[in-house]
Formats: sequence, C-alpha cells, structure tokens
Amino acid sequence: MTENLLENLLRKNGLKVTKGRKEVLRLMEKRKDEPMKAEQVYDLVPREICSSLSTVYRILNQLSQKGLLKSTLYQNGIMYYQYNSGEHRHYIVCSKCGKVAALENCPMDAFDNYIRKDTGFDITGHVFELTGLCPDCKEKLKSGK
Amino acid sequence: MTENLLENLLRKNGLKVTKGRKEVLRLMEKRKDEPMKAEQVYDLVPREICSSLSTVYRILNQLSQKGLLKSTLYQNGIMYYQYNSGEHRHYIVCSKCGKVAALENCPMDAFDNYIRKDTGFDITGHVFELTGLCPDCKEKLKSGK
DNA sequence: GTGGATGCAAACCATTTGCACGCCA
DNA sequence: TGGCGTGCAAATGGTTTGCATCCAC
Repeated sequence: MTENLLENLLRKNGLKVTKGRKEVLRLMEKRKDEPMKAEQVYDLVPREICSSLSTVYRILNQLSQKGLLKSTLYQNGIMYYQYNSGEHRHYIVCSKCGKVAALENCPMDAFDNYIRKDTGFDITGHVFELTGLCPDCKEKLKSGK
Repeated sequence: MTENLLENLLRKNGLKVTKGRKEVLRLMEKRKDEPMKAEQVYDLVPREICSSLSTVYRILNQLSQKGLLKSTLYQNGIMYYQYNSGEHRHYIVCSKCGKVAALENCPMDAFDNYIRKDTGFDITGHVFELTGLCPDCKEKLKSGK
C-alpha cells in the first residue's frame, strides 16, 4: 500500500498522521492474513518509530475503533488484531503446534436468517474460533507422538 | 439432582467430595441454561460453605478439566462457566441489554466435514459467540432510543 | 502555538498461586 | 494421620491510564 493511500486512510478516519500509526497500518495491511497480538506488532515496528508497547496498544485500539482493524479476544486471553479488508474470514488453529489455516467460507452466513427467525435477535457480530489438529500433528500423533 | 448423584459424579471423576464442590456442581446443574462467571457463582454459594472467591475459581477449573463444566472466555474478557449436560449449544447475547437466547442448532455441525476437507485439520473444539440486538432493544431503538 | 500523540511507570482487574491451616478418606 | 482442600493475601500478566514531554497541523 502506497504512502499516500495510508495517509489518506488515516485522515479519512479523523486520525492525525503520525509515524507510528502509518507504520502499524502498513504492517497490518502487509500481513492481512495473519492475526497478530500487540507484542508481535511491537516487535515488528522499528524502535525509532515507536518505542513503547502502550503506544502500540493505543494505536491498535484506535485503528480498531475506526474499523481499519478487526480485533478478537482469543480463548487464550490474548487480543489479536488484523487488517480489516472487508472480507469476512475465520481461522482454525492447531492446538498442538499453533499453525493457522483460513476457512474459505463463514459457516455463519447460511445461518444468519435462520437465527434471526429462531431467536428474534438481529445479529450484529460473531466470534468463531476453531481449535483442531493440523495434518502434520495428526501424522506425528499417529506415529507415536 | 440428588445428593447421591452429585457425590457419585464427583467421585467418578476422581474428585474428593467436599461441601464446596458439591454446592457448586449442584448450583451449576440447576442453572444449566445460564452461563455464569466466577463471581456470580461465588455470590450464590452460602458463605459458610465456601468463603473464598479463589476457591470458587479452583473448583470451577477442576470441574471444567473433568468435563463436568464447559468454560468459555467471552469477548468482554470474562470466563463463563456452564454445566456440561452433553448437549452442544450456543447463545446469542443482546449487546444492549445483555439478554441471552439459546440457538436451537449449532451452525458448526453442518460444516465439520467441509472444514476437514478444506483445511485438513481435525476439529477438536470451537467457540461461537454471537452478539446482536434482542427484539425489545430493537423496538426501543426504532422508537427513538 | 496548541491540542493531540507518545513514553514511561504505575494502575487495573480477572485470575492464579504460595503458604499455613483444616478437614475428608 | 496424611494428603488434599481451603482461605487469605500477594503475585501475575495482558492491557490501560496519568502525566509530563513532544510533534503534527
């Protein structure tokens, strides 16, 4: 994503353009397929651009509030952030090795109307977190761990 | 659930029978439809049976490990516990008033095989958390908040 | 120049843990 | 009676916040 696009995206959302915000946004867009926690982001940002973990948290939260990022609290108690490309995706995480795979479709879509009818609720969001064993770990387990 | 069933259930799972564990298990079974957080459980247990919040946490975690309870970390950062009746259910929570409704079916079931084929993962578990507006809040919003 | 952005350290808060005491098997 | 369960207080750890300083506009 070009320098200009980044800056416009920030300005359009009422955020002042700073080195930190630009860097975090660029980084999240580059790794749009990988949900990341604050510490990972912090480790990827050069210290001279942003030297404080709390600032990374502040930036991630601002970008999330503006809808530029999506954030999800995983069952391990850690918040993961991801560039919001507008696509709606879910991931499955291997409970042994941590490998991540993306789902092609969201199982929810087909059930949206059904649930609306079933419960009378309007669905405004959902979290869908899968755990499982990836093919590699399955293989290793079979051959005696 | 009778006194005896409770005690057997604990013993069968290798847990010593204590007043605290019995009381928590009884309580969770009685309210099997309502996911509860540790503090709620603590408030429901008579002080003379269990006087410490940390003990409630310990009991809830033990019962969860043995599979007698299910535990889920919600997006608000709080762990909710629920009696594990073997049924598999999901809930939708109104983001305005907090009302909870149960889903009749689990959207996941239909997708289990599909995801296995899609990603090669064996699914060992999933968290499915919905947020939405209940009919009452929808109504209130329509008529000017 | 000035209000928002950042760095640092301290606060937060749900949950966990260490240790001394007490109770179930 | 011996080991596990409990109570209390202190620790933990990811995240947030207060405040002084700094930078974008």
